[in-house]
Amino acid sequence: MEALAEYFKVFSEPNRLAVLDALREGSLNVTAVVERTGLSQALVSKHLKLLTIAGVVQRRPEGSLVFYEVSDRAVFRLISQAEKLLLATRRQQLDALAASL
Amino acid sequence: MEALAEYFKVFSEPNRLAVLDALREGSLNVTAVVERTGLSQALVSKHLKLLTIAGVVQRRPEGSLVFYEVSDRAVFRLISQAEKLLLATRRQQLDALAASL
DNA sequence: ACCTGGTATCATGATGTCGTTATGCAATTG
DNA sequence: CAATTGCATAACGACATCATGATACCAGGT
Repeated sequence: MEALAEYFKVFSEPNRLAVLDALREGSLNVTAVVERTGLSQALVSKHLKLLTIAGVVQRRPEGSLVFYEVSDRAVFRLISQAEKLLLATRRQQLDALAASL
Repeated sequence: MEALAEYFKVFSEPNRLAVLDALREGSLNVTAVVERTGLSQALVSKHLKLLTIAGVVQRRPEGSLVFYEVSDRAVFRLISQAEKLLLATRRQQLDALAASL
């Protein structure tokens, strides 16, 4: 339960999701992620480190660059499922609200 | 992305997961959740409130009791999928570690 | 050996979250 | 109506997290 909560926490931060989203199409180096997300370099580095420690992402130094890529693309399914559930939930909430008027 | 992160955050807390787990088998009132989780009453109330606001759980007052239940059991699938991914990730990490020795 | 571009880390301040204790309040019971 | 039970909320302290700016690090290239 501990560990699972920690895992969910990885995805509980908008900028981390943005970084992850940037990595949807494959391997990118840090600067590329910075460009695609518009976040500061320090921030991207930090989030990438966290994602690496969590095992969500893999680090691959190549010359003077460092490439990162998602280690298991199933994370994107997890994210999609959460999105779907979130939408369903919102719909349900609106329905309940409407029914109470 | 904002909203999705917030949603993940709901599941990023061990005690909240414990409360949710207590609700696996159906509707429970606050005291019952307190008993099953061993958490303080105030804490359970707070987490249940959060879960309600997030739409994950529904509140149903009944006489002097207040029952809560999961609004969409699909959350449990989300949780299971995260557990599965987490395990796969850990395996992968161990393999990588072993390979580097 | 020195730059330079790319990446990591540190220190800090601001903000958020968690859990506790104590209290409030509503419904039920006596 | 008084007492009790069940739940919610407030105030507080401890701690975690996030973003930033500054700086360190490191590999190539000159």
